[in-house]
Amino acid sequence: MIPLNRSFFDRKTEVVAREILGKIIVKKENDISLLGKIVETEAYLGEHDPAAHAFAGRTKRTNVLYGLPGHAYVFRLRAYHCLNVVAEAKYSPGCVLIRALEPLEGINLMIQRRRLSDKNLVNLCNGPGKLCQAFNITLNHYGCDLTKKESELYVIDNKEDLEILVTPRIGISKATEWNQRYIIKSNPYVSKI
DNA sequence: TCGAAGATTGTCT
DNA sequence: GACAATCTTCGAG
Repeated sequence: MIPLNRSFFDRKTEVVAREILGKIIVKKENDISLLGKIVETEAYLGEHDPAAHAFAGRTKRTNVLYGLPGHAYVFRLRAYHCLNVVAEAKYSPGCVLIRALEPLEGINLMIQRRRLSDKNLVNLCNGPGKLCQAFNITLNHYGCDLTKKESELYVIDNKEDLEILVTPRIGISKATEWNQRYIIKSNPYVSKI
């Protein structure tokens, strides 16, 4: 249960997006922990990426992208939240969007928060807005340090042999042709094949 | 201070 | 497949 080192995040965004697949996200609640394995990510490369928030330059909203790697960048979209991890901040304001998780622990709480009508665990975290709802991730976690186990939210290492698939990013209207979406092959918990 | 837009989701046709 | 929900952020007036 050791958090990932900051040097893990201090690499090119594409590398972090691929390497973080299979790692475990931990969300500490009062007396229990929520655990989920990362099965799908997207890389947003920085100021030269038209689809990235950092494309507009440094603002109050994107400020954390220019800070230390390994911090959480949470933003609100419509009625939902999305969770990102800051990468390669030293070189450019890149970040990795966490798009889907495989639920591991605290599943009852996740079902409760998601108000699932069926017990299909696949629908718990297979989307950026969904996993934030299940994990109760909000703007309060903006700037949270994911490399410290004292944090409410952090990422721990997990050694696993994975088959990784690279596909175009989805859900955006600019630079959609860039192959910057990384998923674990034949994992049922990804949002879309 | 106001208006427009968005890396989504659930529901209806 | 199309659309509304809903709120924060940013830029213009």
